[in-house]
Formats: sequence, structure tokens, C-alpha cells
Amino acid sequence: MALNLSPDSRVPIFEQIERYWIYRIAAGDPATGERIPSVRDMAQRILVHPNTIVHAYGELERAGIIVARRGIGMEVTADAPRICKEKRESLLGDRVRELFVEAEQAGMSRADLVRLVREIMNQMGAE
Amino acid sequence: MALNLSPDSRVPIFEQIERYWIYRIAAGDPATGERIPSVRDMAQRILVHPNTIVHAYGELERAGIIVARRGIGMEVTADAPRICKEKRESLLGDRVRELFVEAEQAGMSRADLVRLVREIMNQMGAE
DNA sequence: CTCCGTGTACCACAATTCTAGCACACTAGT
DNA sequence: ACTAGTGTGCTAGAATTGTGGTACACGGAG
Repeated sequence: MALNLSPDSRVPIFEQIERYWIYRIAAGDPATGERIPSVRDMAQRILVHPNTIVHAYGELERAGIIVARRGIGMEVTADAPRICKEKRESLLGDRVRELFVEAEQAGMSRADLVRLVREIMNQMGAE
Repeated sequence: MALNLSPDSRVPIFEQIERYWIYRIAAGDPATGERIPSVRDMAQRILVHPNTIVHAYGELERAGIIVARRGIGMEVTADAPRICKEKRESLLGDRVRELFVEAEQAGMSRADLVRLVREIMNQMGAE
């Protein structure tokens, strides 16, 4: 469950960090009232500039997931679990929809897509 | 089968154009020896700057899918159908893999993912 | 009070993507 | 020849994303 950053990915680093905490909080690990690592701590842990962390945390705050307490840290709100679960469904749903759209544009039938998915699932092992 | 550009998408416009022709050629519509629209024609048709088309066509040429003939146009090569079919599988495979990775990071089980996929498939209609 | 750790606010710079415009080289048709 | 249409090359700017650095404001521990 570690944060595995992909700097070459199309999704910006700040958004990868944002999603990481959304998924973590949706899973209940940092619960309401608890705090997530400070900007500088997080930056040092994943070797990213503090400003990038600030950007990610700012998005989480605007979404009502965390609240900034100066001199203290970023605290998980009461609504955070609900919001994060909703966002988790939304994010994964978007990915699935994108896959369907791409397959349709590629002229690939639904049956072929299912076959491709099974093939890749086998490649990636049981888990 | 029209080119539906998404300027706000994370995938750059030049790459959307590139994929469009890969999928088209993989389907066999512009066949070997035929030509794809000129840079200026394509730019005017989809309301994009010619330089963006040049970028997309340049990638297709580097991949050996088309060959530039000055004063004539961009011609589909003999190897293009094979290359485009390979790329089509590769592109869709990457999308599927990304979905699995995202679901795993979200702590979503494979069963839950399958359930989500079916749900969205129903939402998107039969087709 | 002082010190340290916290969030916040700037500024500057680089890389990528896209837009914008211009000039040049080549080919076909007239 | 001339013209129109093709690909090619160049410079420049805007917007986004990320890095790098500095300074300031707030709160708790000593």
C-alpha cells in the first residue's frame, strides 16, 4: 500500500499524491481527527518538492477531506471517509469508461475486449 | 468512426490524432499506397494548428506507418497494417493494465472491480 | 520568551504542449 | 514558366506542471 510515484505518467505527481490519500482515507487508515504527514515530511519521504505536496494537500482541503491547522498539521475531517469513498468509485469508474471509449474508437468489439482483459489478467498473475 | 478530439484530455492532441490513424489503418480503411489528408487539410478539418498535425504525422512516420512524399502527401506504407494492429493491441493493453494498477492501489478487490465494470457496461448500453 | 515545526505566500526557471506566423523546397497540372 | 498544393524548417509566445529557494505567520514545548 506504498505510494509508488510514476514521474513519467500522464497524471501529474500532485494528483498521484492526492489519489493516494483519497484511497488511504477511503480504506480508513488515517481516520477522522488523525493527521497526515506534514508538507516537508512528505516531500522528504517521496523525494518531491514541498510545493508539489502543497498543491496536492490544497486540492484535498478544497474537497473538504482535510483541514489545515497552522502550526499543527493537516487533519482528516469527519466527512472525509464518505467523500473519499465516493471519489474512489468515481475515479475507477472514469478509468473503466475511458477503456470502453478507447476500445470503441479502436473498432474492437466488446467480445474482443473481454478476451484481451482475461489475457492480461492471466499475465498479471493471480494476486 | 469520426475523430472526436478532447482538448481537455490528458493525452495530447497530437497523440489523439496519431491514435486515430493507427486505429483507422489497423481497420484497413486507408490501405497501403493510399494517402492520408494533407497537413493543412487535416488542420482545417479538425480546427487545430498545422504544427500539431505535423507533430502527429512525424510520429507516424518515425514508426514506419506512413512515408512523406514532398509535393505529394503522406502515403501509407506496406508494413503499416501489421504495425498498426500491433500498436492497437499494445495501446489497449496498457489501458487495461493501468486500470488494474489503479484498482489495486485503491484497495479494490478483483471481484469488486468486475462488479464495477459490469455496472458501467450496463449504464453505457448494449452497443 | 525562545525555539522548532507547522502551513502559507511569493519569486524564478525548465520542460512540455499547443498556437501562431513565416519562409523555403518539391511535385503536378496548366 | 507559372501556379497551386504538398511537406519542411524556423522563431516566438501562452499555459501547465514541476523544481528550487526564500520569507512570513501560527502554535506547542522547553
